[in-house]
Amino acid sequence: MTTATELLTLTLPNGDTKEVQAGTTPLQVAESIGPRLAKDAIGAELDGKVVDLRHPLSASGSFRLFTTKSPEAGEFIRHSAEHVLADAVKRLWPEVEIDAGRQDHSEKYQYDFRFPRPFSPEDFETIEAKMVEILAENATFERQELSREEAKDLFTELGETLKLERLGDIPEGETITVYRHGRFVDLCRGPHVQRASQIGAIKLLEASGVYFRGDEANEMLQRIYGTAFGKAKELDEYLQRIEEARARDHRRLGQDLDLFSFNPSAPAAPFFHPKGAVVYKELEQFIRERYAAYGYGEVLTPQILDVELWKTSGHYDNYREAMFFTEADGRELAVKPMNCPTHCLIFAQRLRSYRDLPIRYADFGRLHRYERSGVTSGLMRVRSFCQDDAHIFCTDDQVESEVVAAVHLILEVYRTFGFDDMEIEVSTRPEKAIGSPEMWDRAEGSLKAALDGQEMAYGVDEGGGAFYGPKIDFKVKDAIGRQWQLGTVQLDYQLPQRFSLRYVGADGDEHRPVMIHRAMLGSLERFMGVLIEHTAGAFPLWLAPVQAVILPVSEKFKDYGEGVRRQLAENGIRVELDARGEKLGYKIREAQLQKIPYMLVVGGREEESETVAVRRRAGGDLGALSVAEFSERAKDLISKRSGEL
RNA sequence: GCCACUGUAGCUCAGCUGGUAGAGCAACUGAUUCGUAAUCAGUAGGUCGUAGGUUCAAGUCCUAUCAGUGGCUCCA
Repeated sequence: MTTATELLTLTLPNGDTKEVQAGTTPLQVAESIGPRLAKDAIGAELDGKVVDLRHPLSASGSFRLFTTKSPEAGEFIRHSAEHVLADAVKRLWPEVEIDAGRQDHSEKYQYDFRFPRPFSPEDFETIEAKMVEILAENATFERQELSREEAKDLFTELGETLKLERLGDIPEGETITVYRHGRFVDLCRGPHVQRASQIGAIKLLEASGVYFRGDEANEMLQRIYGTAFGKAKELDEYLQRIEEARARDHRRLGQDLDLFSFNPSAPAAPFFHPKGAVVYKELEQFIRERYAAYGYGEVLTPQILDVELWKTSGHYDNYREAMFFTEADGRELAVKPMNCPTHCLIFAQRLRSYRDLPIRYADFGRLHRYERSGVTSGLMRVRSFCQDDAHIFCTDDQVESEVVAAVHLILEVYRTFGFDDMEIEVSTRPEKAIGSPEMWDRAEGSLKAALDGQEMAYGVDEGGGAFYGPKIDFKVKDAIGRQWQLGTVQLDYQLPQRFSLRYVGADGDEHRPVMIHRAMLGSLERFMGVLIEHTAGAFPLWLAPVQAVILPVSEKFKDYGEGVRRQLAENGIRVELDARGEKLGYKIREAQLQKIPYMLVVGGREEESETVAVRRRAGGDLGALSVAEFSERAKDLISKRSGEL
């Protein structure tokens, strides 16, 4: 507790310091600086932690005020719009009980309601109109600290039984605060804006049924999502960004570029068309070449295996709901959802010496997992897929160097795709874990040591590991800033034990190998989805289904075009001839929409000089190049998997 | 699996409170032989996701079911 006489020192962004009495609020600080600032202030930050304008300060530190113009204002605005949403719904339907809003207000807000029927699109309009009305009332947001008893009485009186439950979730000793604007009051830790008018533009986005506290066993509530900004212009920009993401949607591009399709005959299992298959196979080939460099042996294993194997591996007990089963000769069989057990069988197939280790098996086998119908999505979450999956069997001593090599390999692969911005996370021992704490400590130690040795920055997800071992996850950021988890390196002490794997050590005794699960792109299907959205369908040259298209200016130059086509095709370039009797502009437009890297225009001038006029997808005309020169340059770029001419 | 929404021509979509389907693009045919993002004209194309039901009458209303979308939950 601070005494009223205690002085705090606030360091302002410009370096000045300001002495204030403990218990002073940021709003009072703003007022002491100037009336204009006090009016525009929306929130504050003390030592990097966001504080509400009305929250009494109790510590010194670096201090900043946010105004309606600060980029940070959005958090305050959306959090407050959330209360306005709840207020609007309560005003329209007083019998509704409110639950709670959202933690993260970086983009959206949401509120859950107990309401006997779902909200309809018409309700949205009504609610939005009511929210606008509330904003116009321009009520001030007020913060109030209550004792637990007072809070209990308040929400009992209001008939908010869900709120009473939420109140029970707050640990003893924590300050309980409520925020009011007008007649609406909500249990909330803030922070909020000063006045409703600081919320400039609101929009409701979507509705959903959700379980109370996220537990499937609980009753279902109705959730409404929305977003809000200080200015209408910012809202428009946000909606435009959503539009941009929609234009990149891999499902749409998959259709437009004729890459893949889905069919109800096999829900959530993609059919790759010839063009999509080119990309898929190129990805596979790329990975395969890396395997050669890093000492992996590629294996091929069966698709359908006796259920006994899955009992041995533990998948039957832990993973059965996600597996497909069949039956033959009176035996129960399972379609493989993972490659690891089959690799254990190959390892165990003969007596292994420590001299054989590490052994690295890579597998592009097809996997099938039953994903619940509501969770599948395009290529991102499918039921039939393949991973760039490998399992490394090694000794305890080799773990660290194997992890280092795997990390190297992963980074090398990402660099090829231009994924430079990435996040690495180490997940440690979860509550439900097998194996001794010492073993876990050692395993986690070697993962961290491997990353430290490479001077890689990483975060730690305490308790986020799998029950059988700790792991490293790799997340990359795509062109529009979204994060995707792709690669993983996981240590596994469980499976070698279950399959009684062993090797003969230098000491002549039998030892248990360690198994490392490792994926780089993750599932090829999903990676392709990510790549399509990252590149907006404009694949790098080496992956482009059609790398160049020859466009005769008129049908008169069809024969010359065909000659060029053959010459390039002979050189291994994926090339097409567009011999249709259309005008050049039309064919260019079409090639451009198909995102073909090079358009080779051929007409009289080119035929004369045995050249092609090169137009790039990315814009810019390269002028006339001889067929041989274009061919050489393209081949070179393709083989280096680099950018474009 | 749960909540909401969607399903009409190859694609994108229109079709008001029920009165037996329409546009643009694509396809096909013909004309045009063309120089860097859409040449013109014509033709053909749909048991309105599927199955029931209500009705004199269903793309439109009801029920079931399949698939998809956005969320929730799940993702050893």
